[in-house]
Amino acid sequence: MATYKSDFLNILSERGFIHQVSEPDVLDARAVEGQITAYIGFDCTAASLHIGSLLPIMMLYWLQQTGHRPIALMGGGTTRVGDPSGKDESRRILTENDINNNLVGIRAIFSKFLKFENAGGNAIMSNNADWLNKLNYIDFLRDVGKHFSVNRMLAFDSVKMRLERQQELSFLEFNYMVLQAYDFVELNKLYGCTLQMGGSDQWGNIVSGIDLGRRMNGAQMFALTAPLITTSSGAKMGKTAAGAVWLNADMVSPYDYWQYWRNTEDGDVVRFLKLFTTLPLAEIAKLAALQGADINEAKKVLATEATALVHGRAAADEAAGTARKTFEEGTFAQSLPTVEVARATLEQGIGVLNAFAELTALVSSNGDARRQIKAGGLKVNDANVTDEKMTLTAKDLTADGAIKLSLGKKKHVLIKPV
RNA sequence: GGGAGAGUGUCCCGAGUGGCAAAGGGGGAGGACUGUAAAUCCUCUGGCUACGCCUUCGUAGGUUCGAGUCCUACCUCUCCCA
Repeated sequence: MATYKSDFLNILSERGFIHQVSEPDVLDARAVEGQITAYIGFDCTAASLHIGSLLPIMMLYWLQQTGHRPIALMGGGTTRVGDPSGKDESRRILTENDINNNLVGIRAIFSKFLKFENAGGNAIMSNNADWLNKLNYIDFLRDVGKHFSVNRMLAFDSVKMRLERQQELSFLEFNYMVLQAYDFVELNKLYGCTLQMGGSDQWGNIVSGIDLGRRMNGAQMFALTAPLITTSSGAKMGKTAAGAVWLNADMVSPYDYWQYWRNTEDGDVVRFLKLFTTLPLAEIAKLAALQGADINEAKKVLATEATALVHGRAAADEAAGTARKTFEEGTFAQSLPTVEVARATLEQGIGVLNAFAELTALVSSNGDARRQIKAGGLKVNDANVTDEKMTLTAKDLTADGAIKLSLGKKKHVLIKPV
C-alpha cells in the first residue's frame, strides 16, 4: 500500500477507498500544501440515494474531515441525458419536474455527512443544470467539442461495450462524457476544484475532464476512483428482495437498515467497517481479530455505526435494541415495525392470509401466503401457522397488547389495535 | 428508402413442433444445517371469491374447435445495402 504525506490520501488509502489515482505524488503534495477542492457527481434518478452512493459520500466526508472542501454535484442537467457507463440499455429519461423533486430528497441526506455553509462548514452543493441548461449548441461545439476526438471516445470501454454488443448508443448518451468533462472544467473555474472522485467506472469520464481542462485553460486536475464494491459472493451491494436499500428513513426504516448491515457476510465485515463507518482503524483491527461466531459482535458494531451515520445515534441504538430483544432474548420488542388496526376489525376477526398479504405486506399475495404456510414460513406469536383458514382475533393479543406476525426467522411485524 | 433478423413468465438471461400457466438457468423467498454469516441440500417463485375461473409471450386485428407458435398491419431495436 502506498504511503502518502497527506492525511486525506492516507486515510482513503488505509480504509480501502482508492482504486486509481492520477499523478498521486503531485496530488499528495497539493493536499499537504493547502486546501484542495474536490467533487463527486450524483445522479438524481430517484428520490433518495441508496447504499451504492454511500461510498462516494464517505469519500467526501473524509475529504472534509481532513481539512479540504467537498462539492456534491447534483446531476440535474446530466440526468436528462443518462450515463452509458455500466449500463446495457438506455436509461429512462426523466422530466425536469421529477428531477427537481428527487433533488430535494437527496439534499437532505448529504447534510448528514457534510457540513455546508449554513451549518458552519465549507461544503458546497452544486447543480450542473445551472450551467448545462444554458449552453448554446454552436458555442459549445466550437469551444468544447473541438477538443474531443471521436476516435478516442469510441475506444472508451463504456462505448466500446455497447458497440460490440450491438446495442444502440444514442448520440444523446454519447455526449454524456463530454458533459461530464465540461462539468469538471466548470467547477474548476467556479470553485478552483482540482480533483474529481468517483467509482472505478468513472475513470474514463474523469480523465476526459482533466484533458479538457488542460486544453481549455491549462489547468492541472486530478482523478481518484474507488473500487467497485461487491459482496464476497460477488453480488452488487444494496439490493434486496424488497428493492434497493435507500438511505431515506421513509423508504427504508432505520430498523431495516440496521438489519441490512447486520446480515453482512463474514468476509466483508472488516472491509465494510473501514468503508462505511468512521470507527478508528485501531478499533476495527480489534474487531477484525474476532473469529467464528464472535464475528457477529463485529457485525453488530458495523450495523449500529453505519446506521448512526445515516439515521442518527438514537435511531441506531433503538434498532440495535429491537434486534437484541427479538433475536437474542426472544422477547417482545414494541419497537418492531408496526401496523395498526381498528379494534372493531380485530374483534370481527382477520383471516391469516389477509393479515400477512394485505395488512402487513410480509408476503406479496394470498397465494404467496399459502405457499409460505405450506413451507412452514409463517408464524403468529412465534407459533407456526398450519391452517390457512385461521382467523386472528382479540384473543391472539399477547400480554403486550399486540400480535406478532413473522415471515421466516428474520422479518417481523406487529399488529396493534387502535 | 431497400433487404435480413429480433422482441417470451412485468427482476434478468433464455428454450419453445398449433393443445401452454409455457423447458432450463440466474436472482429471490421459505425450510434443514448454523452464528440473524457463507457453503451445501430440499421446496417454492402469475392472480383469484381456487378440484374451477381470470390474466400472461412487443401492439392491434385475423385464420382455427384451439395461437407464444400460422396470416396481416403497426411499434421498437439490431445488422447489411443505399
